[in-house]
Amino acid sequence: MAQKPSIPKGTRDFSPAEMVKRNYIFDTVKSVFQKYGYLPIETPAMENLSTLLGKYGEEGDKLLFKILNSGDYLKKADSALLAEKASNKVITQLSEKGLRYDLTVPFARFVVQHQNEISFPFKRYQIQPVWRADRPQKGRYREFFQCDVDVVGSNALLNEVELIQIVDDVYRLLDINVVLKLNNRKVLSGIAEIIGAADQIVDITVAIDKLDKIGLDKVNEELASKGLSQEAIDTIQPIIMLSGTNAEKIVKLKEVLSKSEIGLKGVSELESVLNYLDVLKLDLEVELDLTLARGLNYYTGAIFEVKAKDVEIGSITGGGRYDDLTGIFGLKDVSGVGISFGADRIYDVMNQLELFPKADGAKTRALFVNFGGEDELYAMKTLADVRKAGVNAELFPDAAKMKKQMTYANRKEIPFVVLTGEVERKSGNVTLKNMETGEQSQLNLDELIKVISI
RNA sequence: GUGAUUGUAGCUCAGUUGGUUAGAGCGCUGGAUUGUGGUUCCAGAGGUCGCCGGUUCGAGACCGGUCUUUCACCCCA
Repeated sequence: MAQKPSIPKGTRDFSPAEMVKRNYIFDTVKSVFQKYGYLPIETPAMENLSTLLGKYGEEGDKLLFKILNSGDYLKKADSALLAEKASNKVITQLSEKGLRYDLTVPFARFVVQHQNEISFPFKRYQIQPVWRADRPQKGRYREFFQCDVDVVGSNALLNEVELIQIVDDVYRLLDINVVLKLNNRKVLSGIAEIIGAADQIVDITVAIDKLDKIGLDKVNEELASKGLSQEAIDTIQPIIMLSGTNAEKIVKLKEVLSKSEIGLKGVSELESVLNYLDVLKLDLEVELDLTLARGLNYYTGAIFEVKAKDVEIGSITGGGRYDDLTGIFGLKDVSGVGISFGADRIYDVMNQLELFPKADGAKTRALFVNFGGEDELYAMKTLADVRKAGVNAELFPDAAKMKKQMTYANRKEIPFVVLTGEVERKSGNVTLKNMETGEQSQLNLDELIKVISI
């Protein structure tokens, strides 16, 4: 027991059955991305630590997996820092690489590095694992896949709209009921501005974001504890408690934010996006939600988040506009907007709701029983013809007992078993057994292919 | 990072106030049935009770530590 091998906390193995389901999600997402003109890229699992550090806030830095330098890494470290065990200061001397934390920052790095080969607007998607040194819990893993779509080099709000269309398409294809929550960082900045607390925008959004969980009183308490005056708190009450249709919310926001230039800009952006969406008549429910703040520091415009309606789990998709992400890497004035589908959470949702399609082309349709010798050769030849006809089929590798071979077929849920023994070989036919009904029949090759094809 | 929680056979779990050789169901292997699975019957294999240490005549059970599981907070996909 003790010697049983294991895998690191928060990581998982995926069985063949699970991979078939996961690939269904990846294939669906990919097909939608490509339909909108996005093309794939990949970046390395590890990045230079300097690329990653400082991009996700102080919390994010702690959650980065750092990779120890090769060789005698302790020798190069400052002995004074080592002695005082100053982990934070010493780490950059011990590690210069880290596992990627998301796909957006590596993408920004990619854009800057390859700026001369890229023509803008640049639309790419990226489906790869990311790693976070979080404590695992429900719907939270240390290694998980993100499916990112981003477009950079265009300020047009049409891009925001297109991403929402993609969300609509993906979740319609996957048959998951979702609600897309929409907000705009400029609106949040405007709110901070009108109450004269522009530098506390983060505190305010974090507090407002908790409305669902802790309730209005606690939010107000938290705002007060962050140093907001009672007057300021009173001013933003109507905003925190905003209700009605999206259009009604827009009207109210315009009133409240009438003295904030940036706030009005945000409202107008939201309005434009919603107007576009009206034309498209999506299935997707889009809800203007000011409590949606998102912690990531780099969003500057639209913010999206998608939640599954029928399962209690964190957001399954999230994203937004970031005006200056590439600026950190030295390329100014390239605005981008993107979203990320959380494949693992989508998997959990679909699994719980049993939304995965049953029939599957990936499975074996027929097992050829191996009788050895001449019969084995006859089976191989027939099998090759069946495969040429496009049917997934396999031959049991050993001339094992029939019972064992039948059990194998049964366990693998293979619907047909083909018997090609001495009798069949001499007649040039095969015996086909339907594993569900138990019926058997004598068929020639063409008839066989016809019956076992999907 | 904070606070809880879990760990006994491949899997799901029993195991009394500490007491002799740690159990069940399912699964697995073999046989009944040497060219027929899924049903039935019979037999069998399989455990250093997560790990390290402590208390005790005696620990799966009690204590400490550690790892692991799950969950909440934080944050997020």
